[in-house]
Amino acid sequence: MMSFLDKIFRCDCPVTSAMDIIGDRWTLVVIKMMLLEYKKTFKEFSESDESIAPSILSNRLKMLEKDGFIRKVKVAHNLKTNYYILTEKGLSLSPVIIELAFWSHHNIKRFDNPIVNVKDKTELFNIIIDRYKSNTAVL
Amino acid sequence: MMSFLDKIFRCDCPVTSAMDIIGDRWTLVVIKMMLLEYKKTFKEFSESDESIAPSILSNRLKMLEKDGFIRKVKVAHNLKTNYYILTEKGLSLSPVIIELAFWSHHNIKRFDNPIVNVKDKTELFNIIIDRYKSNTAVL
DNA sequence: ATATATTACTTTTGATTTGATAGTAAAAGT
DNA sequence: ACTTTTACTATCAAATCAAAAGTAATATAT
Repeated sequence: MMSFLDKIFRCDCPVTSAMDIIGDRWTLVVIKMMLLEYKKTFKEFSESDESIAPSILSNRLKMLEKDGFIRKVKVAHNLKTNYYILTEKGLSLSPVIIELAFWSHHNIKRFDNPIVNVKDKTELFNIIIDRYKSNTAVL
Repeated sequence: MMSFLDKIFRCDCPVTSAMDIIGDRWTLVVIKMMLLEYKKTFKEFSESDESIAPSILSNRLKMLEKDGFIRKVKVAHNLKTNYYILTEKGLSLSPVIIELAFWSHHNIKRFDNPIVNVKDKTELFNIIIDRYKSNTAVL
């Protein structure tokens, strides 16, 4: 399994290299589940509307961990459940996800989420990240 | 060939639906070539650093046209060359691409482009779109 | 006018990725 | 002790991707 530290990029272009990392059908979707829907466990990801197959989910979680976007943690008195949480690097993708959400809201389908009404985007990023952090503070 | 008007989305989520449209290794890369590098012809796309295969390029251009992101035009006195230009809908993706560029600049590889120094992003989007339009005004 | 080069593709074929289904193993609940 | 839950792994068919070669129309050079 490769992390993007040793990934061979198609070329030197930063945008293209970004697509080498997140340019597939699932990577940003899983990060979105975490960032905006506060999903944390394999089960929660599995049961989401997207119906991600367990083999794909397992693979993406491993990749995301290798690339440093997420961390896998356990809580005391529960040896079974793994909790996946976004790292600062994972959170750094929130502007991209939010721009995608805005774009989709205006071009594909309405987003029933108060975030589309916030005017100042920089402030919005902070709100979303703060919410995420308070939601995962216990972990 | 399907356009996204009749595409079946995985679920109702706007972000996921956006990934159903642009979540692959090439779609945003081709749009980036147009928006930031002013590439316009099949030949120019083919000769770019990314080394896109002609079959993939052909397929993506068709999809992008079907989905209304680009238009294919010819100029007078040249029956051979096709020029592909971004529509308003295609240009509406520029905030997403620019956020990707910023993210990559800070997390993967430096972006040798003055855009990374512009402070106000809304203003930046306008600058990029204006530049693109003046560059394609003749078409 | 003819030959060569250019542009824009399509076709073919093989490799890789995706995704549905089934199965396994350890921990937790009853 | 038995059942359920959680977190996966394994298998395999289908879809997609990608490299290479081939084709066709237009444009340019001689």
